[in-house]
Amino acid sequence: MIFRGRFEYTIDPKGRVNIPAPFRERLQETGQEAFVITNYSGCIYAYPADDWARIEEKLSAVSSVDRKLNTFLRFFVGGAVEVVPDKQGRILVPPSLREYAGLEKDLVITGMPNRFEIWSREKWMEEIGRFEKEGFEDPELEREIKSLRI
Amino acid sequence: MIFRGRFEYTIDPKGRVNIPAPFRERLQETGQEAFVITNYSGCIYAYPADDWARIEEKLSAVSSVDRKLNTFLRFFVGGAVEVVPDKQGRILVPPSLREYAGLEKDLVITGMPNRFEIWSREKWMEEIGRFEKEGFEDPELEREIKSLRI
DNA sequence: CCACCTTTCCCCACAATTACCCACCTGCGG
DNA sequence: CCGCAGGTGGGTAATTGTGGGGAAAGGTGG
Repeated sequence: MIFRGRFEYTIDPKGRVNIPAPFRERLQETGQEAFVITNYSGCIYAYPADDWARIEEKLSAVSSVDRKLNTFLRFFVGGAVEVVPDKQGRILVPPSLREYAGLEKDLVITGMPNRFEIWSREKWMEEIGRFEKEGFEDPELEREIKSLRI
Repeated sequence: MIFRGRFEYTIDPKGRVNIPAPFRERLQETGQEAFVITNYSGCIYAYPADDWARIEEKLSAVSSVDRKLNTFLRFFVGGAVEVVPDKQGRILVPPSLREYAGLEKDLVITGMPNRFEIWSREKWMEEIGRFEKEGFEDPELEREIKSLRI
């Protein structure tokens, strides 16, 4: 499921974050009501619950004694929470995720091919700035983008 | 059974540790009430009792005279204790495990694909710090994560 | 075998957090 | 000018987490 668009909101003192109306509709179209959010890349990844379930299946295959991958799982699965938007369309972001993503006041929510992402406005500016400045000068990245054939 | 989420608690002077409410519910859904906890990777692994039973079956296959694997078993099986949450949802962590995992005050409990883990906050920070800082710079780990296709 | 000390179990009570309401404000279209 | 949809703020009740007391169980030494 693809999500499109960029939205700017605020997080309130209780840790509630509004989900863009189009994204909520998108979820309901598929008969779902829950998202799973987790931490990665300095922001919060949000997947429709069904899609997350498929990810979990893949993650379950990792051995309990695989040092490296378990370190990754601790972070990725440990960050994951299922959330259901309230009557106003907001979700409650747990303190650990709020802290990780540095969510304090102004947020940016951006659509992505199989999920959407919640950023603090500050980190968002950095991330985008990084691409605009360095992105075009990184030959390897340019090659990878080209190979997408778009 | 997958456990999701990261929770921060404290261990009290009696050695009692709160189990996250969602994890307790998860256990009850399967008609169980006990966990088995043991020591590994600098933290405490906690499995639903039924899942631990399956692990024990596999461990039973190890020969009594297999030096190397028996060394592992002494540690892994020797550390294992069955625990049942009290009315408030807490378990009592035996002194030996408390000492092994360095549990003194602040704890982090993290969900994992087939278990959850109890960490001292300090060790948790080290473990996660290692991933956040070096994780993305470790080509082998990056390759392994990519190969999960998530 | 008994007495004592320590640890564990089972309550109760309070504090903090979360879930679930309802109300308002603002911008846009009819 | 009104109605509606989308976004923000707050109150209250229920749930969850933390601390502590006292009884029961277990272990140790005389």
